[in-house]
Amino acid sequence: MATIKDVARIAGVSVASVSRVLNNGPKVSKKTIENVLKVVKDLNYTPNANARALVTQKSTTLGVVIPDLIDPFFASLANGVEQVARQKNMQLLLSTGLVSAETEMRAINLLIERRCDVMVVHSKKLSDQALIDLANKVPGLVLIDRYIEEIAQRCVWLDNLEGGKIAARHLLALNHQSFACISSKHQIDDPLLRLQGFQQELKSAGVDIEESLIEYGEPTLQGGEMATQKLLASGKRFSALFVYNDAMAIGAISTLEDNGFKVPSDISVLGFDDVLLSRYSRPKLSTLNYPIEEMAMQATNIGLELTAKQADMNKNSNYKHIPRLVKRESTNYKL
Amino acid sequence: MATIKDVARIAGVSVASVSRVLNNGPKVSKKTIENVLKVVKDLNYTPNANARALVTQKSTTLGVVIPDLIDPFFASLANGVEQVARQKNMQLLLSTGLVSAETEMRAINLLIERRCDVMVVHSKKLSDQALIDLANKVPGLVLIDRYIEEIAQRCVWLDNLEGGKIAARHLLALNHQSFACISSKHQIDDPLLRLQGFQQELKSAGVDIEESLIEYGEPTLQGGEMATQKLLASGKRFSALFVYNDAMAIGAISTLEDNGFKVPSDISVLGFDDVLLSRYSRPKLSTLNYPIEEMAMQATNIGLELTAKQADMNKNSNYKHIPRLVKRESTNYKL
DNA sequence: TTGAAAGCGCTACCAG
DNA sequence: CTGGTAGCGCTTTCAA
Repeated sequence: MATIKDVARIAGVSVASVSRVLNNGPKVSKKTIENVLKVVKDLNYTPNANARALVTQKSTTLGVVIPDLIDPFFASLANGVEQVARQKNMQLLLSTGLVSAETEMRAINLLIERRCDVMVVHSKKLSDQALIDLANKVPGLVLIDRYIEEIAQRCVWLDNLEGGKIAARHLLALNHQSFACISSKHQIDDPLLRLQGFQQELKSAGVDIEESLIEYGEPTLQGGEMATQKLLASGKRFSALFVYNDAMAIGAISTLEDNGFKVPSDISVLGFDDVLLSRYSRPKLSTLNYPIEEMAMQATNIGLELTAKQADMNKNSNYKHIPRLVKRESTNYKL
Repeated sequence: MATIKDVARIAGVSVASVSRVLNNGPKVSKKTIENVLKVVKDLNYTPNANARALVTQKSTTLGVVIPDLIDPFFASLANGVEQVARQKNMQLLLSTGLVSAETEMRAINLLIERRCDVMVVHSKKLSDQALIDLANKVPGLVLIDRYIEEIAQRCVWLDNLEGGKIAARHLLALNHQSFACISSKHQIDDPLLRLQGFQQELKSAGVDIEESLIEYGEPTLQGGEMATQKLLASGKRFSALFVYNDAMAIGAISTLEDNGFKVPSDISVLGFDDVLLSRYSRPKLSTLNYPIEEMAMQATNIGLELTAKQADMNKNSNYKHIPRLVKRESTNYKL
């Protein structure tokens, strides 16, 4: 592949001049510009971004760390970052496959090796301290979907507790009195907080939720189906079901209807996240909107500011987001 | 950020030695290894991949070009590449946002600038010739979901025509005799070929499909809904509907049921692609499986071989894939 | 307006 | 087994 030297030689100018026209540098004669551009085209020359990154000390690269690409939630997150990337003429470097603290750390390190200017990291397994250390090492690192007080100005997160409360208020307002919950068995804070918020708000209204009406499962369609079967097997009745996420909720509806319960006339089902899926389900899923794409864009922009040192670093900055209720068809007034 | 020189200086050895222990080079004393490793850890040193790429002339980077991240079909494609990437200790560089030949070309060029070792490209807008030129310039470039005879050994593709035929055979075998089709209005070959195959096989069985029972729409849920409305508005009856893709098929089912038709008892609906969505729909969607993830992995491996020059370059290689019928609940025997 | 040259961080070759 | 050093392709002074 042709190098800048080849271009210089054939154009009969110095590499410095070639570099100047390539970077719209100042003080280049029109003649040189045209000359160089012609040779660039003839040789089909493409500058080497690695060499460029080495000397300029910036990679024009945005790193993203997510568990996987298949989950539409994470796809939306990546998409948010990608939008900013395109707008800023930068490239997306992706690290996935996160199952443990070790793999998360590995994914992040690979991005550091590549010297990404900014990194948007979705980490659930690494410790607060590990993440704080990382943030100190990498100026452009921003956490998404996680809150750590010591680096609050580097965290873009959703208030899951409040989300649970909003869910409870919605169902309460629809006159429901007997509730069930499906949570995730994954060991992260999110499901715990959503459930806590839900229970707290219920309790404020003088309603308790029986232990046997709280089930746990994998945060997938199948997980939702299995948890619902266990719920049904308890023999206890309920008219409203709050589910950890949309995929599980859709699985729950499936199982409910297979067992002769109509949604929402017999049982109202409320999901969480508002992924694309929720608009495809029948009945269309009522859920809480998690503005992940918007949050990803914000996180990316914060990272960009951080690296440009334009950041005010005002500790007052608050990147907390509140989920928004999206009422569709799966929740209804309890007669 | 610490460099290899810092490590060398503090460890009291040469940069050459540091490089050796970092790359498991041969002939390094245990003492040196331990010494260097300690300093690496103390300094929290991370090697610079850009510098490495510059000297070794390989980036350990896999490039992927897809239209977007949101469509689960493309997410699966990216996921296939990512799996190979992880396995080979390489990184994923992603380029999206393809809407025209220009943006496709731009996305590919960005990847070339980064000197990706292999590039898996999903291009629908660029001309055959442009792609052939690109393939000649980039040894590790492989096309996915497209077939160009001149570079057949660099193309991993699906036989859409055969897919249409398989669809027709399935519906015919279920005793259907009156058919409708929903195709995509996007100007690419895939929808055309699927429809052609469908019609060809029908004709072989002596069945014709009326022009008014072929509708076109955007390849989305809404597109499927709208196309179905138009179909219904024609007043013509049909018992089997073949739809361009799963999202449209789910939209079609939605509209069909809203208009009092039961799926599959009144009308059988058959999708295409077998994205995750199809397992979430009610009734579960019968569809044709497009093994995109598997194909992406194959494409990546071909690219890897191509760059390693291990490629046999045997013109006989055939990377054609045939979709596989997945019978679920949305198609049934016509009484 | 242009060219020469230093050097980004690293690997790999050659001596020792 | 180890160190010195050339050079990957590029940008960016500094002089001319």
